[in-house]
Amino acid sequence: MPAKPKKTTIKDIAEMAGVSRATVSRVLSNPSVVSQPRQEAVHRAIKDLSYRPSPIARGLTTGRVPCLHVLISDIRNPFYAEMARGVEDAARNNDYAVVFGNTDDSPERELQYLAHTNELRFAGVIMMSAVGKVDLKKALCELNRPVVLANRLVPGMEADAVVLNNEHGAYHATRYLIDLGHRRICHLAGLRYSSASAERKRGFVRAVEEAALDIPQGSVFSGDLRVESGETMGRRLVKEGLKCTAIFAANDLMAIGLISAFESEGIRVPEDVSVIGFDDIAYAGLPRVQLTTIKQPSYEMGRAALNMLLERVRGESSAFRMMRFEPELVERGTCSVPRS
Amino acid sequence: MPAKPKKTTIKDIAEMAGVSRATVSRVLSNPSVVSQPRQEAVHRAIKDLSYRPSPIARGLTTGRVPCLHVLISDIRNPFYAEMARGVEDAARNNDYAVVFGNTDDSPERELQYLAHTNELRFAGVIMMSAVGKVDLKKALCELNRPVVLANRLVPGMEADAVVLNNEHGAYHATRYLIDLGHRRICHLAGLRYSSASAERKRGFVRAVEEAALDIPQGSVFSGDLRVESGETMGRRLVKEGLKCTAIFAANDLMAIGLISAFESEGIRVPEDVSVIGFDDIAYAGLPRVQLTTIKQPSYEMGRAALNMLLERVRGESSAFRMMRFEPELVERGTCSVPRS
DNA sequence: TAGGGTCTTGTAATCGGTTTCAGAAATGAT
DNA sequence: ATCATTTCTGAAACCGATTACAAGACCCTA
Repeated sequence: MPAKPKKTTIKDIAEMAGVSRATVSRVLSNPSVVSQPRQEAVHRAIKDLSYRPSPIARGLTTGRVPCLHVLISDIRNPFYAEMARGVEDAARNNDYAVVFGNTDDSPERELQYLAHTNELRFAGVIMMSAVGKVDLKKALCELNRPVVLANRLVPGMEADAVVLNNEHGAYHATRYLIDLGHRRICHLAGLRYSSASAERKRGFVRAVEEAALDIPQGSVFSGDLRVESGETMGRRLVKEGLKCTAIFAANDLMAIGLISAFESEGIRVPEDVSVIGFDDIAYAGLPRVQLTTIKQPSYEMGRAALNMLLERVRGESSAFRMMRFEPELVERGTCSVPRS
Repeated sequence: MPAKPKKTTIKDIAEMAGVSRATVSRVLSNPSVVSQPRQEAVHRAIKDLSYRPSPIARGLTTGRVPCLHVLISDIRNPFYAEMARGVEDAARNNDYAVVFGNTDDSPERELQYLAHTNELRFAGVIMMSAVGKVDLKKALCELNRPVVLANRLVPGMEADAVVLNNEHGAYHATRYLIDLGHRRICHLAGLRYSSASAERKRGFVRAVEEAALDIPQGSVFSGDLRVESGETMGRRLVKEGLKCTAIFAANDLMAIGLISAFESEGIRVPEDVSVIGFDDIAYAGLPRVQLTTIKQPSYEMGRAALNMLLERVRGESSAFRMMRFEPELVERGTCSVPRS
């Protein structure tokens, strides 16, 4: 039993098949230029020695290793966990490894990760947590690697993208509240620099204006998409006398925070105030929670983003494509007709 | 503007500093053998050209790239998401990238991932989802790379490990139910081949025997740690007439599934039956859920596992260490004194 | 002063592949 | 039979580092 099992290399294959290393390499990457008999000899040797080429050695010359970088806000947000799972499943089926980075929506961290992408020669990037500050677009372009924007877009940047029709989703959500009879509606928006949050706000505004609702100053305010900021805002609203009868939160986590704050202040949902979220995370469907929300096909979007990225990585170049999924209203138990 | 920005390499540094490439390499990895003046010259050149050595090229000779493999069951389980986050934060602070793999507790998938670990020359592995079937131990040893077992152990395998005192946790949980006055208690156990699940079952049995409770056949049954299996089991229990007054579930997800099934069958928790879980995932603390459970310091355990792994990777070899965290009972709203 | 260590350093081999280039062999046209 | 193509193939350079080895410089001892 040798201390070092000595992996079999391209040299071993070349010797066994009686050809040069170059020919072995060609059989693997560009078979059409190699004659039939040699191809067969090489394949036989590969099978006999159960050879697998080293991705690292290959990466040294080609400049890319079979790893993909996926940047998300926080894996603890079930929405991202679901997308991440979609990505990983698809990647595994294609023999790619995936490296996750949690940005916490910090632009500095985004750049830090992208530097790693380059250094480690990852084959491509799925950017899910873009906060569109100035440098990001530049950094993404300078990568010289395939990029897919998912979930959020980068203003002014041409690239492959997989997104939800956020404007529609938000419009539906708001429209739903209006149809229930609500007239005074608030919106707890998301991050100022997230395209998804911006679109949702736009959808809200459109629905509200279309219905000619009187929306006083201060009816739209923003959080950071986490439970805590929902709680903070909820408490603030209560302190100020809760002048609205319904709230549309830009995501489920904040919706949950709102409900939590309301109920701890003795305000019942939906009896006293209706709350609708966005995302439809797994938690929203639990019997005790029953959060009414707008559903995104998160898992599917993750898969789609990965497949789109792989097409680029494999060099099937063409015009940039944008895939836009449609959201869906899920009626559950946190919305009802207004009280008075 | 050149099409290829041409990364600066060790050769550039060597030329600028007027030394050989070997010397540059030494300054970076083993400075003590290089004379002062040359060290300074090299460092100046590195700074001037803002040089960063290529991890891939380095990986080709050293056999390891600065990436760590982390194998979990499913990132959508908030318990794993929390650990994963702990791991990633610590890794980032040490300039390591982390590759996640979802095993779904499948032994085949475990082996498949470990093959990747080897091929891609990852520096080490954190194994969180070990299901101790025969081949795993062998595969882990043959990796010839540092391994940290986290969350679950592999029977008969000596290795660094970060685990919870599951037996204690389960004992506390069961004891808590007994102290509330429960006499007929069931246990929804986890995976047959997970050491964590086995320990929890043992803790349950110990508490029950210590209290000399009469636990009829069929009071212990197992699920797969997912919500659905909690639901299935819950429905089955109800169908069979629910002979117990309290249930200890091996994890929160199954506890939630149980509650969900019970409430949809008109059985109230905790009025009709008490339920206690394990993990204290983020969901558990939310106002509408208020699941009584046993808390694990998941994030901290993730950090600890990563730090332990890095010590090995950096070659600080020594005896294998086992870090054991203590769980903690979190009393919330799903347990009460028995009815009758 | 010859011989033996200790420090430093550069040369060259190596890691495991890809790719350029030029030559050999096979094919076709005249 | 001759020359021009086309098709295959191997030698060698290269990717960007690490490291074994040998040799030069310097110091010390006998």
